Amino acid sequence: MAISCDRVGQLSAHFKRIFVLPTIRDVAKRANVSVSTASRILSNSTKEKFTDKTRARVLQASVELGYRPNFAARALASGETRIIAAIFPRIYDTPFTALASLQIMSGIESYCSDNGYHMLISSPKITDGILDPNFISLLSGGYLDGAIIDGHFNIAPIMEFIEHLNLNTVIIGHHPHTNYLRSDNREGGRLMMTHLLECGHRNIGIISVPDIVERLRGVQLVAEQYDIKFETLPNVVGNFSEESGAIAAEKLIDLCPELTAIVAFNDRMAMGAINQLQSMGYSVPEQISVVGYDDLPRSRDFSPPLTTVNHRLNEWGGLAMMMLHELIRGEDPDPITLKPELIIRGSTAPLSI
Amino acid sequence: MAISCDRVGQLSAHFKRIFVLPTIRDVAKRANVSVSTASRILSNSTKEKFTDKTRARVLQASVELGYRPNFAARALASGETRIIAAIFPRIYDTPFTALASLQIMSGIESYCSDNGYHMLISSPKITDGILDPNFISLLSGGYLDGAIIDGHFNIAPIMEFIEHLNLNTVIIGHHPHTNYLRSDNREGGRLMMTHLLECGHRNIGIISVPDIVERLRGVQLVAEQYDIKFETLPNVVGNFSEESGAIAAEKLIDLCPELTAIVAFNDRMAMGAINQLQSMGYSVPEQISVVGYDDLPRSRDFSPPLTTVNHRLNEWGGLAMMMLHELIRGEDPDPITLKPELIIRGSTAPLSI
DNA sequence: TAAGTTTACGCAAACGGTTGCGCCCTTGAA
DNA sequence: TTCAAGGGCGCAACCGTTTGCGTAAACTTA
Repeated sequence: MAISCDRVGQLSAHFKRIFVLPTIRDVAKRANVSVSTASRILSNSTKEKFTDKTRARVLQASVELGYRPNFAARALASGETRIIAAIFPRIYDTPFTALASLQIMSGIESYCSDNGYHMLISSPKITDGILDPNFISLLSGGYLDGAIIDGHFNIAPIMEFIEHLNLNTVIIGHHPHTNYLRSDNREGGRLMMTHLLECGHRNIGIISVPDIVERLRGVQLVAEQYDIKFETLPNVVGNFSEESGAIAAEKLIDLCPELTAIVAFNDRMAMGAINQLQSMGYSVPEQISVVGYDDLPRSRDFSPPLTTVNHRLNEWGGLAMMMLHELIRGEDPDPITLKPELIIRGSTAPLSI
Repeated sequence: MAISCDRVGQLSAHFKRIFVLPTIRDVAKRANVSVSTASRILSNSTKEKFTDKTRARVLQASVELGYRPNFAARALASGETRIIAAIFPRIYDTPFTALASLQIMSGIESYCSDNGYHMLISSPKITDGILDPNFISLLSGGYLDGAIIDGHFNIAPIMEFIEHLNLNTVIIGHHPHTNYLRSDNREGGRLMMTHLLECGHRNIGIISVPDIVERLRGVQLVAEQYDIKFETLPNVVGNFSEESGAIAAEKLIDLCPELTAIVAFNDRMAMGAINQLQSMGYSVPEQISVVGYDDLPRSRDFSPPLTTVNHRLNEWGGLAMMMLHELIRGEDPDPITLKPELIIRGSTAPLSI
């Protein structure tokens, strides 16, 4: 690797750098052109007009010196960092255990890596509506070309802050913001409930969560279509975790012993519920049907395989990042609403009389 | 939010910014001090000596204007970005499905967020030993204060590149590099094998993986201690996934029908193996004991609960980042080797007879 | 051949911070 | 009263790019 560099300059802050990296000035000098020419050839490769000879000289010099553009300098001068942030507010626990978040991350990462972006992950704590300072400095430091926010929880404090910021933003989930990608949760709720009702179930318990109101609304609408008073259905609020699903299942049985089916608002709670039911001696789906939501990879191999709603989680990240990319390029993408799909497996069955 | 700014300057590249953010020059002007004074007060808050009055004036001006230091400028001038990269080479699949990687990320994120760092996640593809260009520019762009590399796979191409780079680096796993954090895999292998042998098992199958040789070595050493010819033990190589565990289990039974125990090199393969065994009519642990490795959160709730080795995965990320932090500060941290621990649960039992 | 038009490139001003160094003023001791 | 010490602050260079604009040379056209 080349170390040639004609200017060493003030090393004070950089003294740790043993190898002084070549700058664009070194490249320009070696190619006998000006810095601006070198810059234009090295970055706007096609647009600008230069002799093939000049172009070749610069390119060669760059290779010989092992030149790598300095990111910070480029960011400062151009205002572009090619870094985006994926923001997963830390509400109940670290997002790194929630497989839904992970699928989103994976999609974002993949798009980024294919399009020359880098993904920074931030998981800010929000305590009493106050954002942590590290997070604030990240967002307002001009560091980011854009941000994707997982808006499945209450992100009001974040949004309020971001609106002052003129930062390209895509929200995943429901939020009164022009750039969003979401799944039709009401339709999802409808699918779950319709399936159970069509199976003949009428005593149906609900394990819901506080933040996803539309899914509940879907359940309600279908129930009323079947002339069931929604308020009479036992409804226990969980917190997305398996544990809470288990606890909720026990409560539901307690509230309504003649229960024959459970609607769980995610797969994790559904699995917790099923485990709990089984350990209480109930068999699933023979005695009690359970339907989940998310279609996690695990759900297929669960015992019994989970009937669930697939809302194409694996596509969210990529699509959101694609939207953000359009936004950054100054385009005006349409919001996206994905339709969920019911996946019928082994955890639900027709009501046996 | 304050928009006051006395210098608008060349907006060409920045024209998208509707709100022009205040710079340190604006703060200095409003506080009636020089830019250098403002800078020193705003960043090196304690070290430099200033009158309380001056300090207060600057701080107040900064608040009134809503000043946020520009990250790129700071990075360019100081050489520090406070961004580190967590690198998870993409070998078999995206790292976002491997819970082990996730626990590491989570630990890193947590330490970063507590110490004013930001975590960038990169998952470079390595095809035929060639790194992708986006990854190269990330590493060599001077944008990173350091990197943590998941070294559980073959990271030779990455390391070769990094060594030219003078980038602070911590490796998680085994690699001939001075700054590493690893788990004592040989000891872990010993623990698994010893447990099964002490349970009386002698016909033991192995589901191993290509990259973790020390764990296999541990198994071998214990076997030989018990006068078992290691080469006679059936050994199928998996790829970390549940599927591969299932396939391997079937092969093992095929190779050695009188098998009574299986050593699986991670929990996912162990679970795959158990599911497969059960669906083949074997009961675990009554007929066949299975021991895993990793102690994933799921493993406790698996049926049967997995006997496994806990190598404190949840601490790796935090510890690695702590090492990296010391490195960045110019200190010289000692490498860390963690001792694993056997967790006996329900998937193993004494040999019945 | 003079005047206008391109082409191919260079000059220098940003971008927004950090930091080495030097100057002035106050203070305390001789 | 004088001088050295040091506290408090400002000057200006510098970090490595990008980019608006200017200009000389080459190429048209009349």
